[in-house]
This record gives sequence, structure tokens and C-alpha cells, in this order.
Amino acid sequence: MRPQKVEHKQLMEGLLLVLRAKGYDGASLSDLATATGLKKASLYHRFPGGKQQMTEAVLEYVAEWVEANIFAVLTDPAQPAKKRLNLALQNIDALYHRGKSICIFRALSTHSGLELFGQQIRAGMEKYIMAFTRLGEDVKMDLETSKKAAVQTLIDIQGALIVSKGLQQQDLFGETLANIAERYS
Amino acid sequence: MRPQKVEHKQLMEGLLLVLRAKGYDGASLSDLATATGLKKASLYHRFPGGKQQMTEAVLEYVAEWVEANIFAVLTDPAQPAKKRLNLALQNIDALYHRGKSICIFRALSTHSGLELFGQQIRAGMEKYIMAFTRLGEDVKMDLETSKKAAVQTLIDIQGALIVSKGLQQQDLFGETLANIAERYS
DNA sequence: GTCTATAGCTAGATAGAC
DNA sequence: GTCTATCTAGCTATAGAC
Repeated sequence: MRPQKVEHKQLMEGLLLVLRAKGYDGASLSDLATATGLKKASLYHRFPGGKQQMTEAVLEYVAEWVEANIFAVLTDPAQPAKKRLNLALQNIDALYHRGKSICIFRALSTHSGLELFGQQIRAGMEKYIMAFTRLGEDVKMDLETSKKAAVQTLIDIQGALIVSKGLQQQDLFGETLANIAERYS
Repeated sequence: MRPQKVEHKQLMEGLLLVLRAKGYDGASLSDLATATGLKKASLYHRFPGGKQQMTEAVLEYVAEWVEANIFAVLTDPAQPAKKRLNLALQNIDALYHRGKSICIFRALSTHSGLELFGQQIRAGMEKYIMAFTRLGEDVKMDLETSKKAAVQTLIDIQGALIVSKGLQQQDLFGETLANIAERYS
């Protein structure tokens, strides 16, 4: 076998970059080829299912990222709750480039996007919520309260990303992350 | 002059329907023609600037809606604050079809969408915030607090729309509107 | 596994009849 | 003002050489 020119991770990062900036319909295969450093035909060799399969792979890649950098961090029994929270929020801040990037779940949440990827988007959001629910319980919230707080945390993140970009006030995202930290202390 | 087959308002509603469901890149002129009841060439007669101009017109139409159904309602000196708030929240609930529809600002907030329509999106969001800031002052918040509450209100609305669709929990949007009402009472 | 070249199609946009 | 017919460019996807 001839060696791969581009590693899986590098490939995913390139696809992710374009898909969340332009959305599913806006991201052309030429865009994706340029961003990854592979030609269109090579992308089809890696993903015979075309753009849809590439997007599914990216969502899987993101799910793994959330698992490792949010879920595992927030539920790590070796660390105190406060430290876990701060680390997870740092990771979230980096994921969205301090509010400058768009969330892939949102970018794919068009009518057709939800039809194609709705299950993966839902699973990703549920993972987020499960992680923050566990954290809430660890800081002595009861389960009901903790679930509500976790949902509100996701709402805050998603909402702040939209509003901060729309208003062109980048600091708004950071303020929202601070408010979230407040909620769990 | 030959009479218009489709009224301006009906035209805007058709364009809005498609644009917020599919986004700017996902909405084809065929889609837009079907939704409005006009043929492609007729759409170009009305909007020589093409899809971009159609989208600008829709954003203007939405701005007028926000002005009339949110700003004017929330600042109506003839009504008590509580009544104004309830009416505005009812209008917002209807605008987004109880959480089932996507916000046009969000649908257009891709990389290219923000380049083309960023100014109109920003103005629309600022109008929202101005309206809720005024309401906060009327229920005796100081200006600083009121501004923060207004921004959080917009974050809640935008975030709840995304999360409720993503989780497929429609009731989440209604709950968020109830939380907003709580904030001003 | 990656590439160049290209097929087949649909997109946005226009010409010109009515 | 609206329509049918059509242009060109760009799209997704594939064939086949290396």
C-alpha cells in the first residue's frame, strides 16, 4: 500500500474548518480539497460516500473530542470539581477559538442538515449535557436541578456564540463562560 | 403596468421560509421560485441583484417585523410592563413557530453570510437588545443590569432554538420563554 | 493512494416573446 | 410583469493513468 499523504487527524481538522465556517451546502468539494491538501478524487478514495460521509466522519471526530476533552475532564474522579470545570471551560474556549468560530452542530442544523446528521448532532449535545449534569451532582445539586443547569449551560454556549458573532462583540463569549463557572460554584 | 402576481408581503414570507430553513447557500433559486409562486426570471425582474438582493429585502422585512412586534410592543407607554412583555414573548413564540423554526439571523451566520449581511444581522440583534433594555429599565433595573439582562435574553432565545431543535425537545423553547418572563418580574 | 481529466448535472443568471 | 428557453460556471462524482 502506498502511504497516506495526509493523516486522519489532519484530514478531519481540514474538513471541520471548512464545514463549520461554510455549512454543508456552502462547503464545496474544491474547498474541502484545498483545506485538506488532497485532491477531490483522493477525498473520494478515502470517503466513497462523498461529502455526506466526510461530514459524518467529522461529526464522529468531534464526538471523540467532546468525549475526551469535556466528558472525561468533567467526570475525572482524580480532580476536584472546580478544577475539572475550569479545565473543561478552557477546552471549550479553545474549541471555539474564543468565540470566533462557529459550532459544527449549529452549522449543520439546517433543514437538510438535520435530516442527514440529526442523530449525530443530538448524540453530541446529549453528551455535553450528561457531562455537565454529572458535574452539577458533584457540587451537590440534586439531579433535577443539575439537569436543568446542564441544559442551560449548553444554551448559553450556543447562544453566546451566535450573539457574540452577530454583535461583533468577541468578549461576550468569554463573559458567558465566566457566568457558567459561577453557576457551579 | 401589468399588475403584480404576488404581493410584496407574500413574496417576503416565501423567501423567508426557504432562506431560514436552508440557509443562503442551500436555498436555490428554484426553491425560492417554488415557495413564492413566481418563476425564476420573474424573481430577477423584482430583484435585479439576484439572491443577494432578495436576502437583503427579507432582512429588511424582518427588521420591520421586529420593530413593530417586539420593539414597539415592549416600549408601548400605554401598557403596563408585564403586559408588554407577555405580548412580545407571544409574538416571539409565534415568529419561531414554538421553537420549530430557525432564526434567519442564525441561518445566515455562515462565513460568507456574515460578510454579505453582517451589518443587517447586527442591526437586527441590536434592536432586540435595545427593546429589552428599555423594558428592564421600566421594571426598575439600573441601566447596566438591564443591558446585561437584555443580552442574556437574546442569548437564551438563540441558544434555546438551537438546543431544542438539536435535542428534538420542542418544549425547551417554551420553558426558556418562561424563564425570560421570570427575569423581568 | 494520489493524481489529471472529464462526465453529467444543477446552480445562478439572462434574452426575448407575450 | 411574467413567462419559456437557454447560457455559462460551478457543482458532485467518476474513470483511468501512475
